[in-house]
Amino acid sequence: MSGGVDSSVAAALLMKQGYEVVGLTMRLGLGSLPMAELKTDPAVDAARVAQQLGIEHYVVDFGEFFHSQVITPFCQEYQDGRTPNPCINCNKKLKFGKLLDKAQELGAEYLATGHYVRIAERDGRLYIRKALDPKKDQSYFLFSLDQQQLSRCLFPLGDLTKEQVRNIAAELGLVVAQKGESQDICFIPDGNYIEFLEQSGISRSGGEIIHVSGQVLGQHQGVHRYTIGQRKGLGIGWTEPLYVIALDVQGKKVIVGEKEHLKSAALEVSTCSWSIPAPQAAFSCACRIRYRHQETPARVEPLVDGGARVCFDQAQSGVTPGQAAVFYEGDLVVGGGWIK
RNA sequence: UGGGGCGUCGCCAAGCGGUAAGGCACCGGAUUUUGAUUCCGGCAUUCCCAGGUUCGAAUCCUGGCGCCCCAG
Repeated sequence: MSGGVDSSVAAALLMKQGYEVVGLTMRLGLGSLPMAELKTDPAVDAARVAQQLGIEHYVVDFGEFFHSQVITPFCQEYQDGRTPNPCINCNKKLKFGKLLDKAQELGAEYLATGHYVRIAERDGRLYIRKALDPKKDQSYFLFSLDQQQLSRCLFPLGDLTKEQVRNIAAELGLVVAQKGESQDICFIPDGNYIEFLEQSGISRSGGEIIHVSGQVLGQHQGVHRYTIGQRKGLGIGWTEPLYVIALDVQGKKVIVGEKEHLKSAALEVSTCSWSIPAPQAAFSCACRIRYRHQETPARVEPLVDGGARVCFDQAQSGVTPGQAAVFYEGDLVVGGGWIK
């Protein structure tokens, strides 16, 4: 229970369905980090909801683990000129890793969350299935869960819309019914990545902003301030909008160009996760290259190193190293990997 | 100081006597369990400066100033 509307309603729904429910909240104990500045402690809200529902409630502190497994790698990725997606790691390692272990330790059979996804079974295997409400679907964030993890998950909100969830919260009179949507990365609530990264000790060294044609257009304050596809913040007046096309960490260069330069016909991913039996041959599916990307037809060719090569039927804009490419067959997540 | 061209928002740029388009950048907002993208809104009472003509000028005239090109 995060203290938000979704997990609160998830708990309530499970009770209604006859489950014996225990509340569990992760504190990420971020110390001096911005989480401490949040006006309301999520654990406090969660506790209030648990009290309303009349269930036991536990709070666990995973601060150090979160730091080492999520925040540190996040910073390192930026340092390496990539653009990480920490939420996927957090799901894999914290929520459906350490938190799931804790749940089991407390005697729970399942761990339920407020994610908008469903679980499906096909040919004896479990799959993450898209939420009924496409606007809220969060299947992308859960592609890396394995069979073991999936077998212990419950997602009570997968068949509901956000509006329905809010209505339920209101009907039950939950204290968090009116809470706004969470947004941005939880450990950077003000959304200021640059400041966060630089305070976390990322080395900041400036360099040139270069057009794909080779022309030097300006200077930047550090490659970590940019991500592929970014338009805002370049500060360059040009005949048309310019986007970040590539980052050269070694040369400390930010390469920019027009929108058409952002297109890629193919990409490679590493360390794939599969819900289907690990494929031995190329297959067709739909691929999403970032959250909220309209999945697009692609051909996936598994590689011997555990990665895969993905060729799009139509070139895609803004393929970004560090993001996940997730493969779908209809509503089902069949696998995914990290874009190289 | 021979000839030619040009000076309009931070950048590019329309306007050619009737009372400052547009694009980029920037700022604000919307959207969003990642970063982007996208969308909406804002953004020159003023056109290098000084005079003049005119009911009225960024647009015409005069003189400065500053660039650029070709000649030498």
